[in-house]
Amino acid sequence: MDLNDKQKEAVQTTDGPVLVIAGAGSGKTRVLTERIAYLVRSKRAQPTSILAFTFTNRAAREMKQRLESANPGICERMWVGTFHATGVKILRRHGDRAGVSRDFSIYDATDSLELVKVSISQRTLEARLMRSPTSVRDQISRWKNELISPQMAAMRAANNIEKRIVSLYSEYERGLRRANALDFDDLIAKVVELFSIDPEVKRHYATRFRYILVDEFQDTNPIQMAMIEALASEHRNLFVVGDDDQSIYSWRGAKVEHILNFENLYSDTKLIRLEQNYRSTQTILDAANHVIVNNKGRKGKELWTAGERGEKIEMLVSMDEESEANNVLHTVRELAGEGVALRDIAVLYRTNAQSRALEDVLKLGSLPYQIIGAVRFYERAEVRDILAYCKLLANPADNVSLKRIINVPKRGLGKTTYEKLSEHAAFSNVPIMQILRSGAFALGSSQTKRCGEFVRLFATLESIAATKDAPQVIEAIVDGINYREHLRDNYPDGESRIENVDELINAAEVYTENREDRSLRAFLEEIALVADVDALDDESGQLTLMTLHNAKGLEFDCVIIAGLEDGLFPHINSMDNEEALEEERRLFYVGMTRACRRLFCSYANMRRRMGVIEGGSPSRFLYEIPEELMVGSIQMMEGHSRSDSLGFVDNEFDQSTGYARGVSAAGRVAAAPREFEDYSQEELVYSVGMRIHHDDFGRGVVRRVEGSGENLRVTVIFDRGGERKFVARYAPMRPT
DNA sequence: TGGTAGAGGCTTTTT
DNA sequence: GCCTCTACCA
Repeated sequence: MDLNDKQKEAVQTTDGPVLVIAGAGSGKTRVLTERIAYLVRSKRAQPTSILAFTFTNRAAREMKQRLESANPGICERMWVGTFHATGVKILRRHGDRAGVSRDFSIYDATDSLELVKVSISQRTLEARLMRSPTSVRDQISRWKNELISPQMAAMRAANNIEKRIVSLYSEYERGLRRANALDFDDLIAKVVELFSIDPEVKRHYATRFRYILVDEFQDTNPIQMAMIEALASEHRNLFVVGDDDQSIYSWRGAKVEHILNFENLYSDTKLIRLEQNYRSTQTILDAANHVIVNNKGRKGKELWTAGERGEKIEMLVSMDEESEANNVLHTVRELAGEGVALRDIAVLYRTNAQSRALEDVLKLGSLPYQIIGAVRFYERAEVRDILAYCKLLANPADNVSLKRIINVPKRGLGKTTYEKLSEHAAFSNVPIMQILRSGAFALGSSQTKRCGEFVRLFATLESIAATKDAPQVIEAIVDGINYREHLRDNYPDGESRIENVDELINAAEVYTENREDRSLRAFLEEIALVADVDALDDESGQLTLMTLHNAKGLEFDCVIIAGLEDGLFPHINSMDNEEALEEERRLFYVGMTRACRRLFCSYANMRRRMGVIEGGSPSRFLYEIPEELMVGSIQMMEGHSRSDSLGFVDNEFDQSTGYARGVSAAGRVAAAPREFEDYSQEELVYSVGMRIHHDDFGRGVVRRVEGSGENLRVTVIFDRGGERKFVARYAPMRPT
């Protein structure tokens, strides 16, 4: 396939700043790789002078693979990676000039949360008044991403609570320094700091990187922008690609304004728009265009394709999340029956919690699937335990990791002992491990002996780590602490935990294959930065399940978007403000445009959330899709409120599974929907103890009544067993 | 110090 | 509904 004129222009405009507004599926990845190849082949650019930023490691890997397959050897000395990975590279080389030691550890989200908790607990008087650790950590992260130091934050603090959070921020920063650790935000922030402290270093990199490329530019935050600007300051050959309609990370500090302001920042910017889509059918594009046009703050663009209209978008309507899962399963089976490979189908949803119901049903249906994200491999307790040992070996000052494993498995060094050691360390301002090793602590004889044993164990592991490769070191840790035995004896699911530990060793082995640096440290670095999408295995014949956020940048032949209900998608927390709602809409837009050929939209009338059954109405976004583009439409009737028209599609309604679906446009037509009766009539009054009849669950007795009017909720205990809560208005239920 | 049971928070999205 | 943290007792 040849490049179109716009794409060609984007590839060949090599000098000066270039802003490419690239619609979904407009071939931007191709433009990026072609441009890099063009720079090297036609402009004789050195690969070392090229720096490309991607959003995920996976995207970086794919870009390198594409480049390599057409131009063998081209990537060897080229920098292609995420902002975070690039930051690590720079800091390992020159970080010492900004006071960052070269063997720093990287703290992930869990580690930094732990550090926040420690900071809070050191201020017992304040702990009670403090917001949750998570919100403190998020606030700290927001400050860091906006280049706000503790000092600056202190000046801005308006009230007592804010001042306390600021003091936690300072405490947290001290904790990081003491542990010789950087958190995710630091990986970029410290680079920016380094560049401002040491103009020599800045000039070194800015001179080296003659050509800079940035993918997913709409999702860069201020600190990343500062890094980009510094790096581009010498040559100004800055090529950024983004789509304001796909900006979905503002909650992480990303500023879509970076796109909108780019032309002000670089007045000689060349603006190029890519609007021709090579991915989806016209029907899918029309639907997506109709949805996104409801957003106000956008640059405005309309995707089109030279391809076919394609099939209509199908609605899947289900009773609850379980039947939704069944509905998804049947749809996938049907697609598979038509010859679609499972790896070409994806199920996308708003929240990770939704994966459970889907997973349960897919398991029962023995359909092979992979879930991206739900319970992350590197988040599992057993994996984290072993990794904590590893991190401690790489950096003995890492107090958070020490705290995690000092008593795992149990070796009689509990909370009290740990706290005494920690106090000694804080007093002397040295790492806890140093206190342990020096023996400079006042403890009873049995505790002193146990500490000595731990120090000896650690020394043995250290000597192994000094000479062996990562997999052998991990194996030595697992053996040295009898970890497999510990798991088998202490957990009912011990065997599967052991498998996870073995999987970790396996991952280390895979990593060290064909690698020069096989050290534990190199392996730790690699996994510290992996995202879940990085693990996506697109060669395997499995159905893929993931969040909409994770789906960014990917495409699938068929896409099912599940859980399209108001309150879930758009999410309840985003429904009361226009900006947040627009971001939800962009997220839906991203989801729709992942589909090449077939798109399914699914919602359930009831859903269990955090243990409570809630009634749901179809997502407001569904009503933004023109009806003529859909099969089995959601039926919004004139003069009716939306929630009155929760229509089941009549045909193919299956009593046994409780699901209904529209029929594909391939010949068959959906029958008129059966309308729900309106149960909101005012004479339906419920009181505790009243006997009722429910169409689906039979007879029962009212146990609780909450709310009033439209929000009247009734909890019923059914005669056949089970207790359920309904929104009275939507439940097919009457007093008897 | 370690085990257990109950409380409480959580579920928006992640490099 | 599930997971984590905490308080209390052995």
